[in-house]
Amino acid sequence: MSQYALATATRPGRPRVVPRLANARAPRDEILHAAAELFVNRGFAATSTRDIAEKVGIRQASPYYHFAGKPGILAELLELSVRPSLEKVERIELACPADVPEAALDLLALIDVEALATVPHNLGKLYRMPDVRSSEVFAEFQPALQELTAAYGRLGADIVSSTVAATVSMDQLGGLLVQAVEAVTRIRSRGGEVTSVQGRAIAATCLRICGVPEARIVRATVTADGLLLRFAEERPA
Amino acid sequence: MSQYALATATRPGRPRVVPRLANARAPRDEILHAAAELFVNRGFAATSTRDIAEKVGIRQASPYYHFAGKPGILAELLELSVRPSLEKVERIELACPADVPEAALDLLALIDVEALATVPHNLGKLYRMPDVRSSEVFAEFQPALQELTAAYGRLGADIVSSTVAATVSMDQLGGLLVQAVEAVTRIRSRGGEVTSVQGRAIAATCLRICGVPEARIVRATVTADGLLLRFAEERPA
DNA sequence: ATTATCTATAGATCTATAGATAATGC
DNA sequence: ATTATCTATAGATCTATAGATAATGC
Repeated sequence: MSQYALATATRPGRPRVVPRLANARAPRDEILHAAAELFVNRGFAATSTRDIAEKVGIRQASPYYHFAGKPGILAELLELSVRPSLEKVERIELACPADVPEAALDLLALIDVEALATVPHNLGKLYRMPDVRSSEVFAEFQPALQELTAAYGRLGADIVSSTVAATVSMDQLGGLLVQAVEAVTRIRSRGGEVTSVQGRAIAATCLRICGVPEARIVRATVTADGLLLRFAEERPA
Repeated sequence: MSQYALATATRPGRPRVVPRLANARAPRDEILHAAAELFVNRGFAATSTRDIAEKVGIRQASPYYHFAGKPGILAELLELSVRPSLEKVERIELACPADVPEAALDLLALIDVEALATVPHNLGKLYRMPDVRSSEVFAEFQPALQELTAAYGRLGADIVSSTVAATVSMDQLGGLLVQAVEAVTRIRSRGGEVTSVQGRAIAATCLRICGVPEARIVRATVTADGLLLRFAEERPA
């Protein structure tokens, strides 16, 4: 669902009941977008294949040409929203200078905030929806999500203060940090804009959760900001 | 769904296929509990009337004797989890001494945390589920929820620092505070215990969100703790 | 010929009602 | 007689497949 994929120069096939717009996305992407919006705003189980098709302007059965039904669509949406983050984790752990260990977590948080802030239709919410979590396709993605949480846990564990270490167990830490970053999806739900100032605030919150003193947070922020350009995709204005 | 309602001395009716336990709750409550667990953990739309009945040990059609179907059950669960909080709001606003204005918000947060921490099956999650929010019955409860958010907004607005007032608009403030309190449902989702220490931490977070300086937070905490006994139900050990 | 749709429909599932029935209470 | 269940089932909805068809590309 690359956000800007337009109608590919593909063979058109039989015309739709509701004609396609000239500047529409590729048919597959149209379906993904419609489904994403409905899944996030009405729920996965509450959305029928007919709902999706109607939103696109095609017949109920037509999406089956492109996808293996609702589960197939969900699988692709989950894939699209978890893979990019996961791919960056490794590069981040390598790129961060050993003398500013806090920068790694700060950078990961910044990048994830950016991803959650720009993914279409606030798709980051999918992972928290009970009907999604109890679906069969979700099971495939659970390992990937756990790996991401584990990465937060590792980077956090590297820098926790002794006071925090005494209070919060290390297998909780990753989850706590992920949750802090997911504040982005809640801001978007409320219709809020997620500015880069807010992104930095959320990243700083992650360091505070680990008990990093403010002076080091400032230093980490500067380092992470410097590294950010290497990782960030271009963000649409 | 009073958590301890046992089998009332009611006439039993035709026996179930799966016999009832001697110490079971009243039939109505059995259904509410089963539904609550399924709605929260699998989703509202993803749960069928058959799922609910099976969990109780009765036939698919039997719940209809007690409720107007799934929407009727949902309505009752929403009612049960919003009314108590709402009833307390007014009393709180009256009970708080004018010389410690921060105590009111602190107390409201403390009481709500307690409610969210003890409600069966983490029911507080219902309000955030898209299939619930787009259901027809939810519309009835939206005003009540908005009133609760508005109460947070009022109590917050009374005490915001000028710095915070400059950053966050007053109609966002209530939502921000509610969200801070709802951290409880996320802790419970992760299987965490919500201790009274955590409750106080969340209440203090609410004051920090409003920009209240630490010294005043300490004072508010003491005042609110003193008032808490008048409001809190007995909490099961 | 290939593609992307369409129409039609079978089968599964879900909801909700009507009416029967197995207990108890009076 | 009353209550709380049961059985049976109609009707709605949903999923997913088979096969037809209307366009374009070669």
